[in-house]
Amino acid sequence: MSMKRRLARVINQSLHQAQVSGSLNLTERPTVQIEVPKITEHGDFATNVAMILASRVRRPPRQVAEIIIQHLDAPAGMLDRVEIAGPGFINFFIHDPYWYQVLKDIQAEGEAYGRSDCGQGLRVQVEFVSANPTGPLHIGHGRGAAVGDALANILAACGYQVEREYYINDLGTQMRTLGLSLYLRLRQLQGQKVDFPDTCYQGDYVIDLARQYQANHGPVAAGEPTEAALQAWGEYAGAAILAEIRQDLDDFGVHFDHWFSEAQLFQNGSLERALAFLQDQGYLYEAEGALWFKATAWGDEKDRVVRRRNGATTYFASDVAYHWNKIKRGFDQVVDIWGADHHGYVPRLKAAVQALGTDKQFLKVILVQLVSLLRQGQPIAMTTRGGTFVTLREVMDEVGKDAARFIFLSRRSDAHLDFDLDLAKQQSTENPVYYVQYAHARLASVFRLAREREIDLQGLGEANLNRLDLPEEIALIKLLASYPDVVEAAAQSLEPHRITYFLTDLAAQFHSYYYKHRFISESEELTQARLFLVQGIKTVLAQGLQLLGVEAPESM
RNA sequence: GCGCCUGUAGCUCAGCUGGACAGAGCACCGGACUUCUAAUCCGUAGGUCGCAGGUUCGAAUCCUGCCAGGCGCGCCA
Repeated sequence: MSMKRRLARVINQSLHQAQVSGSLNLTERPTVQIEVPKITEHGDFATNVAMILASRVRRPPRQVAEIIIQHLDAPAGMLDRVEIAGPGFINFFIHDPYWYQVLKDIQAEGEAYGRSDCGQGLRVQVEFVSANPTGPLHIGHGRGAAVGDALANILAACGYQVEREYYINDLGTQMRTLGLSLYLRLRQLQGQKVDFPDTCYQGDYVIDLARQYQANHGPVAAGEPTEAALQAWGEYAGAAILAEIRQDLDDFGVHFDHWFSEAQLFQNGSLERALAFLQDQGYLYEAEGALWFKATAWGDEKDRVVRRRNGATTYFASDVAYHWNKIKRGFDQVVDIWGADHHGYVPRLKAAVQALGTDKQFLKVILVQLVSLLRQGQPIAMTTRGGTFVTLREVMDEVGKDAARFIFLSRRSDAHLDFDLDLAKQQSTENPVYYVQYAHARLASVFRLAREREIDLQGLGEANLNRLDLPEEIALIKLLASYPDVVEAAAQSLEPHRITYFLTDLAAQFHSYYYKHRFISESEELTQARLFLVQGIKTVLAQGLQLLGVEAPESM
């Protein structure tokens, strides 16, 4: 349990005691908020609970604080002192030696340090990437992949049952268009002059596919292709592209539990059943020859068509059926990760899941903003239509999986991201991924030397930890202590970038400490104590990097 | 026209779901390797938190209105 959670427990008990003894007349207990003050003079932790309570019990905040302090019953040795400050903050100073407990926790828990059960086994599905199989993954998909995968890792670390899913849009006009694109490229390969319209997929990968197709199946017949033939070419190309996508994601370290096919929704009739369900509930109506969903009933700005005048269902109808399927699979929570250009789609889908009988909170949508690719500080123009986009594969090849993932996770999802290819390749100060990895590699190196010197690493827990009395040592231990809270906060807010920032901070404090002090020294006692501390740092660095899907190298 | 996101140091961005004098990294300038990896470290400087109101004991954070940039607004997917 983190120090913060321990303290929260103590404060809650105090409130309970004050309530029982009649010192505070409370009908209900507030949730205790504990924060780490920016200024060390304000203690290790502070709570504003007295100020929150003041108005409810109609007493001055400082007086309420006084009562809470009187009822505190902390474990022996935990609290150095407690102060009332400012308008009514209660500041807690943890006794320095009590922090050492954290290092023992890390040793005992190892890789599991930072994990918790706050998710209580709730089933969460994270659906991400879900790129249409009409072209290779580009850099924007890469960001979605990094965010989704890290988020899934973080949720799993917090005790959620997590499933990763990729939704394949393998139906509709786009697959036909893909088939047509392939067909036209085949004709061109065979030396015929045919127009290649703007509406077709322009990328060179279609030409590559055409070559492969021709090699395997020979030339195509001349003349107007049938609809069935176009569909078949579309399926052929789609399957080939999807295989590429899977390979790219695999190499990017992203592995899905399920690949969900949109076509399946048609084949097994669940799309029609979903519409029938909404119909029964009275949420559909006919107008202008089409079938509409009453999205406005849940706050969307207009109602949405689910079946067109020509009888074909819309993409939205598929998504309704897909999310009905998610509901029926029994997830407690569903997280969809989309490109921010789809944000206008959120209200209608939120409306749909409510119409399907769930709470608004059931579906959470994370919008990932666009990535601007830079080279030497200059933006690279990218258009999917024109086929001049930079693929995830190219980025991986050029800067490596680790640098790419780390950079994708170095911003809030809803903020635009500038991705400078040259910077990402640079093995220097400016590149944050190496900064963190280097800290880990340095530590690995320290332990290699320790083993060479035959220092007993098994018994580090028995070291005299009182030797860790430097301010930077205490500060490092406090930072390690906050790690479980950071992971939990990242899970709760669905913000993986918090881990990135934590790791950068930890690496910075470590590098500074490393430069100033030697860990392996003449004093056996001091060596043991310091190695125990830095072993904790190494464990947490490795664990945090693992959540991000970035390697923790033993040497660099 | 309507909606969503963004606006914090010269640049790129954090800011712990409302807390107590606004943080970091680059860049600039000046320093540190015979000792566990210099892909590192140390130091100086730099801000009307877009603007104006409001709520609150307390606002970068919440509300309203403006301004600027990005993205959407199809019986496309």
